[in-house]
Amino acid sequence: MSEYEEGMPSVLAAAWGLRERPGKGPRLTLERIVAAGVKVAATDGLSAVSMGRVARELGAATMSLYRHVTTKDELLELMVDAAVGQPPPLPPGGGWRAGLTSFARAYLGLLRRQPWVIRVPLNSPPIMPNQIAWMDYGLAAMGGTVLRQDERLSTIMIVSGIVRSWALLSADINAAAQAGGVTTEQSTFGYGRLLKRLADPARFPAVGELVASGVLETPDAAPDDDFEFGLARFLDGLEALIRSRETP
Amino acid sequence: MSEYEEGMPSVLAAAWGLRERPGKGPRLTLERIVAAGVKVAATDGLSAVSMGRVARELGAATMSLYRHVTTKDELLELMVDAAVGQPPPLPPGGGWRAGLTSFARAYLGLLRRQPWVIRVPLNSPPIMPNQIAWMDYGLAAMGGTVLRQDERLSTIMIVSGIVRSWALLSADINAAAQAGGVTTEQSTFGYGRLLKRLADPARFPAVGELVASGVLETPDAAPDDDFEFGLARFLDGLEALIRSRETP
DNA sequence: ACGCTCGTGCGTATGTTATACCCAGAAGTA
DNA sequence: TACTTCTGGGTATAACATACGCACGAGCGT
Repeated sequence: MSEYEEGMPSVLAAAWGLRERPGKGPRLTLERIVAAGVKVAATDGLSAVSMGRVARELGAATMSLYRHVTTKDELLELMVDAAVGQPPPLPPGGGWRAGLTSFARAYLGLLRRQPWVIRVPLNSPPIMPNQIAWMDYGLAAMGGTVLRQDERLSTIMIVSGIVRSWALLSADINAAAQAGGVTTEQSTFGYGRLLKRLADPARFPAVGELVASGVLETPDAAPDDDFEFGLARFLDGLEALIRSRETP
Repeated sequence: MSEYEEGMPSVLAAAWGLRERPGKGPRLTLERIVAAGVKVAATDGLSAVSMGRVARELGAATMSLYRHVTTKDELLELMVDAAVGQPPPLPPGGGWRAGLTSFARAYLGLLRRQPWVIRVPLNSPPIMPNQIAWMDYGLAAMGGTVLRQDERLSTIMIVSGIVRSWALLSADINAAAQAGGVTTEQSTFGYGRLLKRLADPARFPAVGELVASGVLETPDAAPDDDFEFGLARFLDGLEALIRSRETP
């Protein structure tokens, strides 16, 4: 342990590669453990990820994992970082809006492909390397704009919040669909019907109107329509701010 | 239940002793169980909520809870709904923007006061009565606008997503602060310092710029500045859309 | 060659958890 | 009175995270 790691949570040291073991190639490596965890989560869901299960995946004993990882939570954080991976390159030549849009879509796609990621309970601000790489992606998209740094930071948080909440919602719907053995559309319809049955229009007039409008029974014209709508509105607002600063 | 209690907030019925039926009614009620769960979560955090602990709180046996609740997850969902409670009344006379803003602020305040709520892993679309009530609140704020129903729904989801992600982030920061025995500001500074130490500016230029700008060491002028910024941008965009439809 | 230490994996043991299953008394009903 | 139903409880099980100490092998200094 060098002085650099002093007081640093061990997850970080592990993730940022500050814990390289000089050994040649033991059977059990941090990378292999994390990869096994990701595999279990991808195939059987986050709830299937237990230390025992991950160890079995590697043909190792449960307790052996603790040589490389101090707690299960640490393993989970490392798994998330591994699953998140490197962000794609910024689309060249596009303005800030194109950049933020592809940031959002890429992030959403990632969470779609690995739905277990959003289920991992996080209890610290983002600090893992690949999370920072994504943050850099988003911030870089705003390079050259008149936005202040704190505004850029806020923007990143808002956009990823929008992405995360949408990803969570659609993951919930998909999970419910899978659990019921129906398609996603059927599940959405089912939600609408349930709402119609439960939400008394007298007590919830606005919800009643929503249900009566039938939008819950109408599939989106394009997938992620709602997400795109929200994102576009936010970016519109940001654009207005930028323009108002550029032409006072 | 006599007719006197009809429509009366259950808090009042309980507080005025209208529900005291000593010796008669069962000791264990769904309401009492849920309330005990909320109490445990509020005092000792979500992780302290176990069936055993909640039962102990009531002087009952662990398994007795299962007469009223089929799984722990169900209890958690009920706890969330109870903690969420009824939304405040819509500010009268305000436009849609004032309505959505107070929706967002009220929701944020709620999640601030009961930080455990956002930690509860949800795996189904919102369907509990109080969640629907909040949804109605948000939708009602947009009553009379030119927005389509699906756009209103999308708006609600976006706004609550913004609120939730901001609440989660600040809860994380506060939790980290409390764990380290420092103030929230110190914790934020610590985050900035950690970022500065870990994120190589060569590898993450935009993050480097951010760190160099010092915003992470500068406390917000007002609390929730970043949140308000994001919300305002989104609402600006929505306003632009509404205006463009009203004056074609 | 010989101990010594350290790195690495393992097995056992403990405490916590959710929850299945069955028993006992009480209360209402035929 | 007999019977069923309702409510609470106790016991048992299985999964889980993880503390702790043992065992084995590699390098290293003597």
